[in-house]
Amino acid sequence: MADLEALGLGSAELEALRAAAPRLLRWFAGAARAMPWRESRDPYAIWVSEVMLQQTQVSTVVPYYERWLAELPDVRALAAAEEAQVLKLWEGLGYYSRARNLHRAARVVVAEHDAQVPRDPSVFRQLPGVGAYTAAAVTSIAFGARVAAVDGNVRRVLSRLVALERDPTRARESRGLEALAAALLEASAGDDLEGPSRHNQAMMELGALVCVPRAPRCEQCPMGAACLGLRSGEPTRFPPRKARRAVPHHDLAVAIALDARSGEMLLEKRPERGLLAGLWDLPQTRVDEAAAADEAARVLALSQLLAERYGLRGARVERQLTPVGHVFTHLRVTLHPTVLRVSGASSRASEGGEARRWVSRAAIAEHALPTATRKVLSQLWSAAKG
DNA sequence: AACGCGGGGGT
DNA sequence: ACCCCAGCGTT
Repeated sequence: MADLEALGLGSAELEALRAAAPRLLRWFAGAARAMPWRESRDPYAIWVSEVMLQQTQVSTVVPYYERWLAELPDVRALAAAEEAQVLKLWEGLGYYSRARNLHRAARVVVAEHDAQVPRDPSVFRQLPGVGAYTAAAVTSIAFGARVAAVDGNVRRVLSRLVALERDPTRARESRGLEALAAALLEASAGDDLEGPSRHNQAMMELGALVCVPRAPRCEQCPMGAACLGLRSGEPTRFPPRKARRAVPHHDLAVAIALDARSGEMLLEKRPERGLLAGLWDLPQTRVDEAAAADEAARVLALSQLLAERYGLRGARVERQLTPVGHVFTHLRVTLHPTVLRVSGASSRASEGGEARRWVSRAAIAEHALPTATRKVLSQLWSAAKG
């Protein structure tokens, strides 16, 4: 393997790592946590779990997984579902393109693979939302495919095992770690059909329980004897941390626009691409920092928004809610909500088609809304008012 | 190769 | 209030 050379590994060190790999499986047999998807051999269920587990921790995923499988128990059910139901089931999990891609992929599987989840990793890899990691994880766990699954946890474990000084996500180092992962899988998986599944899950479990980012429990590690990071005395130096960029901050004026007669609330569907794509949300507009701090300026901005975009004039301000902060990976947002009464029934007709709706309080629960907007609404409804 | 994309846990 | 975590698609 030429790719292995990127890791600067001596042959004796590589042999020691191969020799330690079987100990990983014995450790996993005793340390594996119980998870609902580990009870299943259903490739669809395993696929759903792996997509949910991208960027999301196990404890967060469990209730979503169980609800999803109860409502959409197989790939045909998912393919037949409306996107609105798919997004509602995903509401609060984040990275909503994961759900939209899973939905599209299910339709491809039904249309082009006779509703059978592809067993070949390179075929599975072609589906929307499926990259190298997910293809390897699902096909190894569900079908015994002999491919190593390298996620962020595994990348950290491997980086420490070889005391990698360079960024493990760079192309050359990434190929090196993939090659090492493949070598370890061959050394531990044996000929057993379950071998690749157990090995891949063991590596991920090791990263989650022992080889954790901040304070690794090296004394518990089954690979410790062969770990160059541990031998260096400072395992947490590997992999090197990347410098983070400053996160910008946006202020948004948000309209809780209530119909004066019915009390229904105006919702708008967000664009099909970009942040929180396809979710329903309150009308909102970005304001500068000065306007954010000035109630009259926010009301003016919202009045203009309601008039120009929704044809609603003569909105009456009812009250201001407390600003709500929300943090995304790449953006901090402060929502400044204003409750308004509008008597726009005449202009309510089908303007904007399916892009906007007047919705009763009960019906709002059926829509998929961003978490930050849920925070605003829970404030609205918490204070003895409807 | 760089960037966009949510939300939650630990300290 | 600050730190950290992360796979895939797009550009």
